[in-house]
Amino acid sequence: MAMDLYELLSRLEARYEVGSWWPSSSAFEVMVGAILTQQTNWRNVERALQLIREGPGLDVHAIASTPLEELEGMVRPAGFYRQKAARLKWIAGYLVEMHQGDPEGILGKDVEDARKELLSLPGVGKETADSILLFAGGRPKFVAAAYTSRILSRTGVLDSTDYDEIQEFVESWLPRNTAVLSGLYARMVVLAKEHCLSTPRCGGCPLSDGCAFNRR
DNA sequence: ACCCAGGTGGCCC
DNA sequence: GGGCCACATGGG
Repeated sequence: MAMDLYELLSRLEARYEVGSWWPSSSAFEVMVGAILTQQTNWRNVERALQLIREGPGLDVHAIASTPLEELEGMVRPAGFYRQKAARLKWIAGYLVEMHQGDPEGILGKDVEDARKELLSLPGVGKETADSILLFAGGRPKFVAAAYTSRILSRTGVLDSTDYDEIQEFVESWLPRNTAVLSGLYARMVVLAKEHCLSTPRCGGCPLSDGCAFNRR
């Protein structure tokens, strides 16, 4: 019953077409989206992003100089709006002060240095840092999100909820290639949204014969 | 009236 | 180092 990682990847690739994935046009926009989407549906993130676009714009200097209360109003639909707004403003200010407002000042560094610097920012944990490295920096990092952990364990590929363990497992078995790792992550999110895998309580979906995903 | 969403940080032992 | 908890809006 249990499949391995290669089998899972090939089934996902056969089922879903995913191009370059994260819906954004700039590195800073990826960073903003990565913060806003924490524990939040992307639909709500889009609402907040749109309010920011209509206001100061998704621009480092603009965000850095937007009054906090104003930013909170735009972030509100994405939830946790007080902390998210404060963190976004802090990060924008940091980029202005330390890197002339250019995210490349971080992303252009050696991967591990860039990761450490991202992790030092408020509101940036492992998953957010790796999302930014992968989708804004084009670095071959696997993002071990809640969805990926669920899918890996329910398909019998890897039973773990430990971030580092999941990431190391995937990165050690697959080529360290940005397109492969971003494609896998993106397809897992699409799968999760389509199936009961998106809920923590669903049991047998990927393991049952009736599950669409299991039927090739 | 629940439960859930592409987590993080702070506090406790 | 692990186990809780607050953070908050919008949808099913």
